[in-house]
Amino acid sequence: MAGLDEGERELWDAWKRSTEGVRARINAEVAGETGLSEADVSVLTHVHDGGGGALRQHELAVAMGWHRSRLSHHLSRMQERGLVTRESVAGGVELRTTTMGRAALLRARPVHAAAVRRHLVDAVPARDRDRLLTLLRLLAD
Amino acid sequence: MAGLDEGERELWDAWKRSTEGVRARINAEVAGETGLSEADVSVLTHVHDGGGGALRQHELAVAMGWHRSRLSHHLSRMQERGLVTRESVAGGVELRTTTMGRAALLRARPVHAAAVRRHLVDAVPARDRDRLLTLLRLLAD
DNA sequence: ACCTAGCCGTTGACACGTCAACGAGGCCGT
DNA sequence: ACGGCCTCGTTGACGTGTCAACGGCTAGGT
Repeated sequence: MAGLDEGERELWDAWKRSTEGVRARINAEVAGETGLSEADVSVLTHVHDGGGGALRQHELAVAMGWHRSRLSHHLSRMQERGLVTRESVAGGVELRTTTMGRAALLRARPVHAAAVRRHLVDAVPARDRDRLLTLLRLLAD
Repeated sequence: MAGLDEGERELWDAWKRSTEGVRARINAEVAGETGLSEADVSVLTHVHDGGGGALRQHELAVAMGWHRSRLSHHLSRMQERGLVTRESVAGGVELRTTTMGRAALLRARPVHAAAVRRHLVDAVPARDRDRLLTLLRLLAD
């Protein structure tokens, strides 16, 4: 078959628009008010909340579903800005947040939560949330 | 409130994983087999199928929900590769596909359709598709 | 005619993501 | 000890996305 039929095209279109839109809106809101990207917040949260203050880079990559090189690049930028430290230990690299990183995270958390609520959670009717969650998990594989 | 509660976090997590995953899988499949990105296919489809062969850049930006500069950058790269032409006319720029662009699109269409089906459409149970479409349109605003 | 305002598109700087190549260690079989 | 292999991480090149600043053009008001 050559192309998508009408129903398939509609779903694909709505998928692209909503995923791009939600991502862009949340990112713009968080970045504008805190100077951290959504990815920064996610990384800081994992490193800070997990592993008793330290976290292996590999663990973080798995937890976030990121490729090694993506995480490496991102951590380099965050390290440059003084948000995290990297210390190489036996069999890996151990991550810690800096004082500055923790301060930034504390400032960012409420902004991030508000943005996620406004642009995702509250935009979905309460009685559809479970079903949506199930479908999203299916799609995540 | 400081952070997201459990249910909110789950939804946000599943949203991020599924949107990133689906996008990445479809893109990798299309790019690997055709040399075009998903965005390339989308642009070529709009320009080729719409407007009788020519399309104003602004129209395309609106149709795709893209910002001007994003489209401008992307079209520069596509023009560089010989996929489209730009001709400035009164009050805008008119886009056309090149012979090469049309050939690439014809090759890519079935691959793109198959990827979208495999990674999105067919991964959603048939009886949930309408509800998902409705929710996605809500989120797209 | 002039000025202002708005729309359309481009550009440059920079953040982000992906891929493929590389390198450092650890581990295992011989 | 050696060689091969795997895992973990880095790097460079390149494509992509965003933001802010700019230039050209058009339309309206005076």
